Amino acid sequence: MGQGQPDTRSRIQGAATALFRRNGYSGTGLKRIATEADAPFGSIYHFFPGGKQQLAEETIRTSGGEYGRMVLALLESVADPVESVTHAFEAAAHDIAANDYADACPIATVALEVASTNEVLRVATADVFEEWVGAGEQWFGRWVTDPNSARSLACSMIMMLEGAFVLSRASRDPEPLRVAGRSMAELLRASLERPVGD
Amino acid sequence: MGQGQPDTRSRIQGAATALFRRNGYSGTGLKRIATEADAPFGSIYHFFPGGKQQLAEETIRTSGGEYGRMVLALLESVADPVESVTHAFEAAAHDIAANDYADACPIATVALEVASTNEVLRVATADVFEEWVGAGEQWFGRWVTDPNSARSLACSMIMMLEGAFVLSRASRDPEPLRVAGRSMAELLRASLERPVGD
DNA sequence: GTCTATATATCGATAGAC
DNA sequence: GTCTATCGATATATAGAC
Repeated sequence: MGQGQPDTRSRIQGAATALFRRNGYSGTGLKRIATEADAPFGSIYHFFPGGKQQLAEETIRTSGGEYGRMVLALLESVADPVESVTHAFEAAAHDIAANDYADACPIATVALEVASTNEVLRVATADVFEEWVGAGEQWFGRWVTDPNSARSLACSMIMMLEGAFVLSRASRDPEPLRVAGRSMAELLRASLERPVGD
Repeated sequence: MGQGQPDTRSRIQGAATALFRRNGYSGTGLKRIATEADAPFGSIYHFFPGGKQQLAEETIRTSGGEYGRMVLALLESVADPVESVTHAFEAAAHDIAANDYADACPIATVALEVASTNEVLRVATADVFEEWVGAGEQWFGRWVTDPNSARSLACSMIMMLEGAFVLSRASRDPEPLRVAGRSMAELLRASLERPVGD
């Protein structure tokens, strides 16, 4: 099954991922997902008997995992850590302008929507964020010996990225992502110059 | 009219602000707003003939302005800038835990929801963010002489705050806000020690 | 200005023919 | 496993009595 059109279940997942990412959870209807996936409406409940919530939980965990691996691969593509961080934010700035400020973080919009209203989906988003922070902590740990500093840098990088996505999408301007990249590079530089926290 | 219960229009605005903040734009129905405001449904269209969009635009601009002034007042309540930033994020960490991770940024959820779907509301959120960055730029400008640095610090502080809100709400943990505060304090310290960018 | 009733559309979800 | 018809609930929005 490696070559042809993806199967129905995959197309539904893909359409749901794209729509939740751009329009959020409440803003995305199952009918629209079926249409974009070119699948009959009933197939959604055939493959996802838990309905909208099950579909959303799967897309959060799947697309969250993929996005985390993509960012990590981007970071690992440059040897010097400070240059790597700068390059990653620069790539994000370029990408968000190229996709017309539509496709940024795959789960942030849903995360804010469901934080106070849907415990199952809230936990799914929290798990993804924790996965990202853990991966970033390991990556920074290659250069920053203090474990607390490595985790703080990872957490800050993800927060800076999420905040920059909010401002960039709202203003239709890649500049916030560039500012975020310079700030993160400076934070990392400071950590490298001062190995143990003062 | 300074003493008694707020008038109907104000109650509708207040209920809309709280609901949009917690549950987002698509997740909030006008019926629910009328109920929480203890106002008849028809009054919404009496005071906001433009319907849901007009009501949302007013709440974005009004609550966005108030929130910005609140944060600025918080920053100005402490003389030393580094201590002030630390104190502000610490206050945010305390507040978000106290309100059960429901009330964070009044416009971020809506901003992400409407960025690709509603141009009127997108512009409203962009205007508010720009207002915040401008105010922060002026505040940082009291200690950081380079204008570019002052604006970068302001933009970074808002991005860090927004990103920390996403992670704190999702994980129901105030720690991301504390990490954000320490990182921002460090960024500011670096700017103060090195007055002109390298 | 206040409030109710209703119109029209769409929501998530289900049933059942094929 | 595919697809359509439809359910009941809810959405935004409007009309009109009071």
